[in-house]
Amino acid sequence: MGVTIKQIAELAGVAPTTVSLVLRDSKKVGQETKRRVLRIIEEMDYYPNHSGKLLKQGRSDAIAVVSSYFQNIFKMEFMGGVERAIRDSGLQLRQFYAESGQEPAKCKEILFGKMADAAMALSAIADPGFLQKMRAARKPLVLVEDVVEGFPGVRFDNYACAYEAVRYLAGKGRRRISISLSMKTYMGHCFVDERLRGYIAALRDMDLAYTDIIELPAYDLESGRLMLDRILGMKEPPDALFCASGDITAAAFLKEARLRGLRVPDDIAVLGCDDSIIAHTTTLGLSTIRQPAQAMGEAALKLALSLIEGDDEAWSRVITFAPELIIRESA
Amino acid sequence: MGVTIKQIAELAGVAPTTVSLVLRDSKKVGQETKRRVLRIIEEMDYYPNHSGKLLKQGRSDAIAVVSSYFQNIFKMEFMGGVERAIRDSGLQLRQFYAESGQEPAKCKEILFGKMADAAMALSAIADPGFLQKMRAARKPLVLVEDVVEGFPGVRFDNYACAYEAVRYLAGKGRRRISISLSMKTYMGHCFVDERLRGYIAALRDMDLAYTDIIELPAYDLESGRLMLDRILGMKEPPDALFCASGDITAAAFLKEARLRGLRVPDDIAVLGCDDSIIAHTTTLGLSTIRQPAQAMGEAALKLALSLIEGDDEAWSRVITFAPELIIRESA
DNA sequence: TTGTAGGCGTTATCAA
DNA sequence: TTGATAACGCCTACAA
Repeated sequence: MGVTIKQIAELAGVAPTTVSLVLRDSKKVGQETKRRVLRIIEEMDYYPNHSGKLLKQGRSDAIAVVSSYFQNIFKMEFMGGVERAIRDSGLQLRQFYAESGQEPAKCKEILFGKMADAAMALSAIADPGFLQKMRAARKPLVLVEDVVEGFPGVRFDNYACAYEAVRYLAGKGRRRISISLSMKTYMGHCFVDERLRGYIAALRDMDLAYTDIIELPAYDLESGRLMLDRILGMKEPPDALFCASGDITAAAFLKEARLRGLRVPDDIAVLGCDDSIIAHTTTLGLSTIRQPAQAMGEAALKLALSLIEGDDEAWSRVITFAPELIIRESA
Repeated sequence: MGVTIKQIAELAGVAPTTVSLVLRDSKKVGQETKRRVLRIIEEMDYYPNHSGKLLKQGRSDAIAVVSSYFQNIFKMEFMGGVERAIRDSGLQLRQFYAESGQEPAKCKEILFGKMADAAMALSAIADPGFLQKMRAARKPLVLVEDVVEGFPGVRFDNYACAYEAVRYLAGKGRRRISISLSMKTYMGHCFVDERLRGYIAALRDMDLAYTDIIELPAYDLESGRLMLDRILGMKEPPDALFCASGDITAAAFLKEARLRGLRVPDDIAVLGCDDSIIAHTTTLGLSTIRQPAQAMGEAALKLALSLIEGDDEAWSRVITFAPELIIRESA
């Protein structure tokens, strides 16, 4: 196998305990001994076996991120925040994939099996009973996006996001404001429901009669193109579109609109959602609503850390991020 | 602490061995016993302690990805491939951050400390001596991007990429072809050097006298805008630009060019590099050279797996991915 | 089909 | 300042 602490101890003529102390730079070891031991460690390419250490300590020194999707811009930016924040904590980052709907089960396995000291579940739908159980067992679990009030979580104010979107568009004189969503694909996830409610509430408050929901199969490029087909096929097309389906669909729409002669924002105002890197790279500036994915990642990680460190108040802390309107050219 | 196999055994009135066998669905356990044990496991929310298992088995059942950057589109797409490929291997994915230049040291720590059974290092500059050592110790290490011939690695043919770019632009009648790069920031990384050589070789072969290298501080939006400043300030500006600095810079250039009245592709043809999601979402279609990041991720993971499984030939396998020209509107 | 015993590599406790 | 010993939770012989 590999080199063990025992072998190092033997070669250095000391006990394993001493080597262990040297590794943790304890002051209880003599200078001379320490030097000798370190030399041997260097020579032998010794690195402590992680499993041995963890087994003994009953921890895993790692944080898990559990999600059912990958190659996703939100996740990328969220993870950027997580990685930045975890850097000087000495903790490791572990990514776990879970079939959609299986995230709670996966978290249980991870936390009870000590694969990580805390878990962050992305867009996982967890019921209060389950969360109660995790809390009772003191297993730190942070929900991201689909939070449950009273349990640790990080969320975006989706209601305000849609509400502000409509209010802004209405303020610009738009009267027929449509929204794009994937209700079927993301059924049960809070952001669909919340954005829809925000949209409808705003229409009501602004005295706008027109309501049009464009149901999309997914939040991708193809769906963005699809939106244009839908709109071109309408008798009374909208004069504004809030892409609650995200910047990617908005960008694809912009591109397709240009190709097919629909003028943005003259014929139709387009407002994206996320302000991800995509919104920064469209040739025609995409107006959008910022969701601070990176800050959310940092917050989620810090919340997980608080939980680990025994901050009792954190067990019922939900952190909400507010939307921010970013105006460019498309609306 | 948590629930242990011993407690389960006691509650079920059997020995720990039996529980262990049940967990791995062994046929050596009677139906009745198995049922009883499983019920207790369920009831007690028992999950085997990972460290204990791994310590005993001398493995870690995990693959590590080591990199000095995050929130990066290439990495996102690469990781997408990795995650897809790792899914049914039963292995975990662990992400490690290493200061730029420290990747080899980190890999050593990871592999010798059994934090992972194999490591994939992104854009790490590793010397042959070090790699030799890892191979001798049979520590599976896969280099991605900056590979060393004769050692396991996955790479993109950067020379061909730049060569093809210039050839295509020249074929379109362009005569003053410029290239953008960040030589200082990415000093020592093969892709800078290779792309530069490909560019120069192609200019020579196409009998083009004009050579212009636009040095950028980074591969980001700001650098893209910077390119335009540079070009606008030239006495003899290029009529074509190959953004070896990537799609993001190209997209930012497109956007800025539109704002400042430079027409693409009439005044200047713009060719990106990567064909990442960014290239798909620019309003003006971005012509680019495709680097199959996702396929590279899959290949890297599979190579790591081969190494773990003892495929001797894999220890000197370098997998090279060829560039592919994607024509849209900008060039 | 089930049970007993030993050890994987580490660290914590206590003694020297 | 250093050393001996006993766990941590699991798995694998081997024994019953």
